[in-house]
Amino acid sequence: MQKAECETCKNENCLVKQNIKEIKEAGFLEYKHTINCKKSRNFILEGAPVHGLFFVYKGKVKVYKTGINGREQIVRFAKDGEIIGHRGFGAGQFYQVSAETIEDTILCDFTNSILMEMLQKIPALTFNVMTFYAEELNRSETKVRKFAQMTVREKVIDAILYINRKFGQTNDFLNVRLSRKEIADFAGTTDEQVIRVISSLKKEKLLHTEGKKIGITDVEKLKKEIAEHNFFLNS
DNA sequence: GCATTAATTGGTC
DNA sequence: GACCAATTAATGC
Repeated sequence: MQKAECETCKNENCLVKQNIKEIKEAGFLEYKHTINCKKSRNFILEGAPVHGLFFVYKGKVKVYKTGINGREQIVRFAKDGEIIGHRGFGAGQFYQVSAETIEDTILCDFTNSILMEMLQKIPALTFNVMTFYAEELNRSETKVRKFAQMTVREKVIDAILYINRKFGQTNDFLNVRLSRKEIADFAGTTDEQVIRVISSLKKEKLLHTEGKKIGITDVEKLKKEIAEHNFFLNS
């Protein structure tokens, strides 16, 4: 069992890390837990009572809602340093989303009551959390518009570009192993449509694949295709 | 290596 | 553009 220590943590984008001095001085670090998860671990269940706030120490996670017909809608992905389950505290008593690891992941965990105390005692942390919320809300509003207005091809391209922005590429392949279905669940279509768009993009020499792995050949052309239809990136 | 799961393609509504 | 079926490829055990 590997323990995630804030002192040696490299996640400069982590809200805890950014306020580590105050958090440590107030003695809150004692209450932080570390959770080691294997791939496909469903650590937040939609409808389950909220028990705390998670941070990704190392790994990758998908956050999703389950629809009526057993369909999943992936809301976002999270990597090292990012918050999971932030919608749980405050208003609701139950989680409105599920979260599952997409590879072996180490999570940091604060319970709700500890988090409340932290927010009350450390204004800088509260400010950071608020900024994070504002960005999240903006993202989610943009996504609604995209879903309504984009064609399937644009949605798939947009999803792949998002995945590239979030996880990046090494050796010409994306740094995540996502199934076509997961891409579809994020883009808001079906896996067949994703496969069709990917194979035509392959013919156009914009993408390349190797088994499940996907690589972007020409990022600029993909971006251009989205931009031409007046959609904005980075959301 | 076999058995399950995922990717792909073609067809229908 | 979603849903279904059949084939093939990949992966887990």
